Amino acid sequence: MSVEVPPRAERFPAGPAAAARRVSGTDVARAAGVSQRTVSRVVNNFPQVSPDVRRRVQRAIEDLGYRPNSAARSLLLGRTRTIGLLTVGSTAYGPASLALATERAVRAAAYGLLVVNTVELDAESVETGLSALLDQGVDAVVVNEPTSTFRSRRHDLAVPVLSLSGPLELSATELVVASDEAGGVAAAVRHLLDLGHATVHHVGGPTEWPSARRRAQAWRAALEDAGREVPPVLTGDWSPASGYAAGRELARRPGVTAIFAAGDHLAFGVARALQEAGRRVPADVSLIGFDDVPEAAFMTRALTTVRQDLVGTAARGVEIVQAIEGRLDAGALETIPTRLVLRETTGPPPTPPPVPTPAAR
Amino acid sequence: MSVEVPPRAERFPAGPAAAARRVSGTDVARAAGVSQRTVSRVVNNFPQVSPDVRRRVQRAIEDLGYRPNSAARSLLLGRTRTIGLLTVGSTAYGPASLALATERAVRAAAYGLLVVNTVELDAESVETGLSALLDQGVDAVVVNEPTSTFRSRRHDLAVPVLSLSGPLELSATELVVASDEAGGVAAAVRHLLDLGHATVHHVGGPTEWPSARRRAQAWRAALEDAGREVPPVLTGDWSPASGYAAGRELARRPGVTAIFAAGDHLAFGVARALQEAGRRVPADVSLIGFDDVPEAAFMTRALTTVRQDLVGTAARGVEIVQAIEGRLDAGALETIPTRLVLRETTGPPPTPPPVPTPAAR
DNA sequence: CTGTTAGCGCCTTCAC
DNA sequence: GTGAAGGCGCTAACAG
Repeated sequence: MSVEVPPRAERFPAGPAAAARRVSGTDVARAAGVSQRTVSRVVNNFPQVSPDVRRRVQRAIEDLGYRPNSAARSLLLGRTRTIGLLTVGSTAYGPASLALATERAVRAAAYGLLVVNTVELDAESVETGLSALLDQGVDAVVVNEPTSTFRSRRHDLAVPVLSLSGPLELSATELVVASDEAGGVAAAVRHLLDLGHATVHHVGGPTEWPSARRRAQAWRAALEDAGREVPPVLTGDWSPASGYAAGRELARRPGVTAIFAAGDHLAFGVARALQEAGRRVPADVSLIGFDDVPEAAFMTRALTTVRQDLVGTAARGVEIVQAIEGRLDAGALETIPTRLVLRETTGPPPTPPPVPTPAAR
Repeated sequence: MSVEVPPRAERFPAGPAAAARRVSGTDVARAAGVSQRTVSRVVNNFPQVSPDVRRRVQRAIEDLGYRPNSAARSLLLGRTRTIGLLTVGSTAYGPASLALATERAVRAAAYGLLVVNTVELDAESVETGLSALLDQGVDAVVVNEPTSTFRSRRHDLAVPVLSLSGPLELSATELVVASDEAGGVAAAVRHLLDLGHATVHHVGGPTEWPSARRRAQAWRAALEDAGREVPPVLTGDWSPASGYAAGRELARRPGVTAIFAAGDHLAFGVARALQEAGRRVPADVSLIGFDDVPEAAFMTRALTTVRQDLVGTAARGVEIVQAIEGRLDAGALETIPTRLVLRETTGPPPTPPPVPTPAAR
């Protein structure tokens, strides 16, 4: 015996007890005594509809609970009014905030947002995720962090791709709207040098993260520009715990008077390690973070940090995606300013430079 | 002069220089010398296709970069293979983790996830967001936190609604898969009472949040069950800063020997306030949090807390949504166990009870 | 095993 | 100002 598939009429039985078939524009038209086309005109706010008919139709729409079928519309129009977000699967403040801001911007533009989180920056999950987005027919793709492994295949994508975290290096016609991380980092480093510090040490994020690499790169460039020594980088995984480990290491080294951490959470850990080692912030060591997370102002000493305008970044990015209307020849590279927020963790270096004492608490 | 809309032929010009129209199944069929239906069979892995034809078609698909049009498929099938997530627009650990877990579960089931973030728990944005999701034609809606204001209108929705954070109280046929917060809280309170504490104080989350109300409710019930005094609740906004404020208040009161905070970040703030007031944790005051955020184990004294299985919750929820296949008569109410994670912030109360001294550091 | 026909619900062109 | 046909790309049914 073969498997019997019930005929369509049986699976979608008509009649009172039927599983409610979704109401269509034709149903509304029938109820209002007009053509389906007129319903469409009302739904899309076309002017050439008499007020009376419009009311009648709107009434019927209300009564029947009609919602236009987006699939049918997409099929006809060739656009889904949907944007895909490919972001890193992390609850870290930066990516999470940017995802939130992207959702708001996208929805303000009356688009839907399909989200795909990658498993960290794993190449395969980036490819798979991008593919899933394209399969769903998104009109554009917004990429946040997952760019490092992104160039593994040729991507002659049929939709515009916007990167919110830096160049993708995929093609000449790419859309990039990103925070001026380099500018913020440079301001931080210069601020410390201006205070009289001989150099600035760096606690970086994981090197797989493009943002971590960019911040480290900018820090290095700022020091070299000033002709200062570039000390070796310690890297963590963005967590306070890893910052703490790096902080203990730095506390052990003599002559460390200024530290720039690639993320505020790293900075928290560094601060704690310094404190435990008896190095006062900022009297003995100055410290600057990055991100301006909400807690940053509530540290024992409020953290000096670099603030990004993530909301502005996402908004501008989505604006551009809208403006180009799917054209693939339009390139863009915009930078959203960042700001050094001066608080309580920076000051001039101690004179004479502190002698490393064994945990002088 | 009226606005001239170029005729279709002009907007989608044919010919070599044309803006590439998306390749359809028919194009593939032509290239492979088969019917369009056969292409469909290959794409959907139907068995009744000869290996030779299958290869030829797959080759053509590859060459042309064909992707099936999801809108056309959705239109025909009446399902979009898309699930909507209505979640609270917050970077707090709980909602963010659950959103992440939901995305993974949904995508593992080969669905897409449309995300809408509400502006906190504002009634209007909840309604608007839900509406946006339905307009996009999602097959089901997953609701995380935004339930408190959710019953403002009648919601005879045409799609199943799954709540991951507790009953929605919308209808008799609702799907709820949620962490056993009550069980976890009860375990925490009992643990403290078993250690000999007379009662347990509570620092709660914002009362608009259903999860905050449930945790406070469970704490109260546990105390009443044990016949203990129920002290007044202090509430915060989940932040360490608000926990700190509550902690200072509690440190001032004599006889406070045990505190349960509705979130780990609140607990961090409480811990800091206690420390500054010279109340040792756990020697003078025991402290339990909720969530088990990654940093919890890295506090000066590792935090005892209640861990939720958010990944399991989301996975089970999505599984159920899949299983009911869009039927609206299927109710469900499942509970995912939580676990009290004992670490270093709980112990017996001091004997004799500590006299409040002015900051005895 | 493969091709033909039909229609999902909507919006565009053309008639009235 | 409104209605009637047509087709977007796909899959169910049936034919061959």
